[in-house]
Amino acid sequence: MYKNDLNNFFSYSFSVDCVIFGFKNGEINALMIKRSKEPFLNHWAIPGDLVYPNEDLQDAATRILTELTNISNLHLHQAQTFGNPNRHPKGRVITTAYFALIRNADFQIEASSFAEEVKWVPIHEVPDLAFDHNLILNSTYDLLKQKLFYEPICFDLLPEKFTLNQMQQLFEYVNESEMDKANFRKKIRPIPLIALGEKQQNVKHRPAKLFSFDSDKYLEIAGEDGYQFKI
Amino acid sequence: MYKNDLNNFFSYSFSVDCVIFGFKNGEINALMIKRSKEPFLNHWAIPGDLVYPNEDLQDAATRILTELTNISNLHLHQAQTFGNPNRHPKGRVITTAYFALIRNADFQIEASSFAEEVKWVPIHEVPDLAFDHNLILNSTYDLLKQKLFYEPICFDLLPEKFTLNQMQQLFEYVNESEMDKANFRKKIRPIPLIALGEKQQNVKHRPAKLFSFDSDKYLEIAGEDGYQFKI
DNA sequence: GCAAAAGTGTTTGGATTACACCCATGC
DNA sequence: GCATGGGTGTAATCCAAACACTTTTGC
Repeated sequence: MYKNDLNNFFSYSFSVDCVIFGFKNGEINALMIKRSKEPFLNHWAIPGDLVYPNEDLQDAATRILTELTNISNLHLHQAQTFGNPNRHPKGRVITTAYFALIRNADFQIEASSFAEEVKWVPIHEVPDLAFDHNLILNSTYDLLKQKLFYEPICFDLLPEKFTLNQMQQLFEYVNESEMDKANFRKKIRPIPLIALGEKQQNVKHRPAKLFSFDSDKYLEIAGEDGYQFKI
Repeated sequence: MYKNDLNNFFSYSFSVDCVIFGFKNGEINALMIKRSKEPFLNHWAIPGDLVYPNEDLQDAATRILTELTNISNLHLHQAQTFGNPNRHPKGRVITTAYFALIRNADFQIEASSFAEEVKWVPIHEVPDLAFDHNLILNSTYDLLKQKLFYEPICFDLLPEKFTLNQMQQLFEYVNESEMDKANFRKKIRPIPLIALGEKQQNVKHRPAKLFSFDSDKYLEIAGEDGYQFKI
C-alpha cells in the first residue's frame, strides 16, 4: 500500500486554521488577525498555526482558540482540508480548517502574544486575506450554514439567554430570507428549550421572554425513534 | 501567526485514503486491499498512499483510484482528516479520507502492482482493518449516507440504465427502512430522469422501464429559485 | 391461470403557509 | 393614545403516508 517508505520521504508541514464565528449586530462575523510576520506581513488572515509533533489536530485548534480568546470548552467542528501544493509560498503546508462558535461576539479580544491586531469582520464584508484564506473561510461558512439547520449549534452562537426572535433572526440571516414569526415558533416546538420566566430589559416595547437551550433534555431525546433536530 | 518557522520545524508525512463504494447484491460494498508490507502486513485496509511533493490531495486520491480500478473521471468527495499522533506506528502520518462511487461493483478488480489482493466487502461485514481504518471507513460511510439524500450521487452508484426499483432499493438500504413504491416515485418526480423506452431483460416478471439521470437538465435547474435535490 | 413484480390512483391526516388579531411596554 | 415589537390562533393549502388496484411478463 504505502509505496514510499516513511523514512526517506520528504517533509511537509501541517497546520490547522481556526475560523471563529460570532453573531453580532444581527450578522455572522468571523474573527480575523493581522499577521505580524512574513509571508503576508500585515495581511488579514484566519488564525492558525503549525501542529506540534505529538499534538492531535483538534488539540492544535483548541490551543489556537484558547490563546486567542481565553475561552476554553468550545465545541470545534472539523471542516475541509486544503492541500494545494502552492497554497503557501514558503513550502508545502497542508492545512485543516476547524470552526468554533462563540457567544457574545461583542466582547473585546485583546491583542495577545499571538496576534497584534484582532477584529471581527461581518462574513459578507471580508477583505482579501492571506494565502487561500478566503477560500477556506467561504467553504467553512458554507458548512456552518448547513450544520445550523441539522444540529443544535445555533445555541453556541446565541446568548445563553436568548429571545425567540433573536433565534429567528439568526436563521433569517443565514438563510437569506424572512420567516413568519408564528410559523417559526411552531417549527421549533420540538426543540427542548427552557422558558426562564425572565424578560428582556431596557427595550422600548413589550419585553420578550428569555429562553435557554435544554441540552440535557436534548441528549435524552436525541437518540429516540425519529427525533432529528431540524429547522 | 505561524509561531514556528517552517524551515526548522520537524517533518510529518501526509497521506490520502480512498474509500471506494459500490452497490452490489443490494448492499453497499467498500473496496479493500490486503497490505503487502509492514506495518500491518497481510491486514485488510482501505487503499491509500503518501502524497507526492507537488501533488494536490485530490490528485493523489485520483492516482490511487486509477491505479487500482483503471477507471478515471470519477467524482471524488473529500471526507474527514485524521491526525491522531499515534495512528501510524512508524511515525506521524496525517491522512485525509476521500470517497469515490463506482457503478457495476460486480466487475472484477485484478490484483495489480498496487495490491496483491483486492476484494469487495459489504459495509456491514467489514473485518478489523489496519491502522484506524475502521474509524475512517465508518465516518466516511456516514458522510456518504448524508450526501446521498442531498446530492444526485446515487446515480454514480447505480448502473447507467437503472430501474426505479433499483434506485429505491439503494435508498432503503442506506436508510435502513422500507419505502412505499408509489410514494417513492412521487418523491423523485422533481429529479430529471430520462425514460429510455427500454426495458429490463430476462426477468421472470413484468420487465421494468429503464431510466438514466439527466445530468444536463439537472445542471440547468440546479441553480433555479428553490430547487434542491432531495430524497 | 398463476405468481411476481411493475406501475398508478385515491383517500386521509399531519404539517406548513398565510394572515389576522391581541398584548405589553415606553414615550 | 400611539408606536413597536411580542405572542398566538385559525383557515387554507400542500405534502406524505397508507393502501388499493390494474398491468405485464414468464411459466
